[in-house]
Amino acid sequence: MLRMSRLTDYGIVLLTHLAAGDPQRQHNARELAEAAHLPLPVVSKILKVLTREGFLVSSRGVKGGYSLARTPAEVSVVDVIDALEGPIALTACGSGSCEREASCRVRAPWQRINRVVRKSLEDVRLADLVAPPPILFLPQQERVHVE
Amino acid sequence: MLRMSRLTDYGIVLLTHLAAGDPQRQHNARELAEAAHLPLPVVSKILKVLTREGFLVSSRGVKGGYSLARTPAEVSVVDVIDALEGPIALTACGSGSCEREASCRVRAPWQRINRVVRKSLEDVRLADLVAPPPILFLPQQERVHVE
DNA sequence: TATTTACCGGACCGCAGCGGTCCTCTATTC
DNA sequence: GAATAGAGGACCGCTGCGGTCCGGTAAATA
Repeated sequence: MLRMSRLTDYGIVLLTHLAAGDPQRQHNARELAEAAHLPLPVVSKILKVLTREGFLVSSRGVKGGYSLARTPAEVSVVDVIDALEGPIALTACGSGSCEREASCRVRAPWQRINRVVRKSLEDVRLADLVAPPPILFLPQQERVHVE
Repeated sequence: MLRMSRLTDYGIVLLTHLAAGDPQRQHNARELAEAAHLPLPVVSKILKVLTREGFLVSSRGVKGGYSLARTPAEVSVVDVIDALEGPIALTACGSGSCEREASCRVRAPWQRINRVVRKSLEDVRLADLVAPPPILFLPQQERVHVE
């Protein structure tokens, strides 16, 4: 259905991994790459972005590595997606001036869709992703509905 | 944030247009293309897909054209997205056998995200998009910037 | 029956952008 | 100062998306 770049996908995977054990602990790129079964350069690239965007704190040097900047409960997946995917909304509509004035009756609808999706994802935190808590019983979804 | 192909975007636009006036009425490709300010071949292509997928009924010949196959209230945007975008989930994860077994602790989380988004969009019907309902009190400026 | 209009199906294509690699520089530890 | 690990950015092949075009068929009109 909707699409998301593979990099973003990986980003979530990595963050989930970071959040899984002791959130304080440092993990270096190599370790994470192995854990995720992904090529090191790719992982490295993503970690750099996540650091720049404030999700991770990094330390250089021999015992360097990455650790979460915030607690898993504080991090919403929307933020992660925004950071890795760029602030591109579902439709490019809005990036600058839109010429197709007439057709932009649909702009409002799109905003609405965007908001619905956004809102529903805001409620999903990193902490929700780490545990395999059989959600089946917690009706998480009820939080999400069209306003 | 999340992405959607431009074709899908156009598709929603076109359907919205179809749903706007008298849902019974027939519109031909040329007319819709002009209304949406989009090139005819593109519009034509999308309409064909939407027809094949059962959202529209078409009639050929001189007075031919397209009209909605269902009422705007019956059509969920998820369905439209699925049809135009393909059933590709947020992550390719799940399409067949996944080798990265170890890293697939994250599969469940992703499924969850997918479900949340999906569910939230299921509630948004075509009918919700045609009307400029409550929310739009803001001046044109706020329109975009979903940031 | 001829002509015109409009949809149908599919082939085709340029090109942006994505995933992925590599290399140099800087910081930290021991 | 030697080894390790992150920072930053250049580079690049290739897929797939947006877009175009064309030959075919069905309906309407006269």
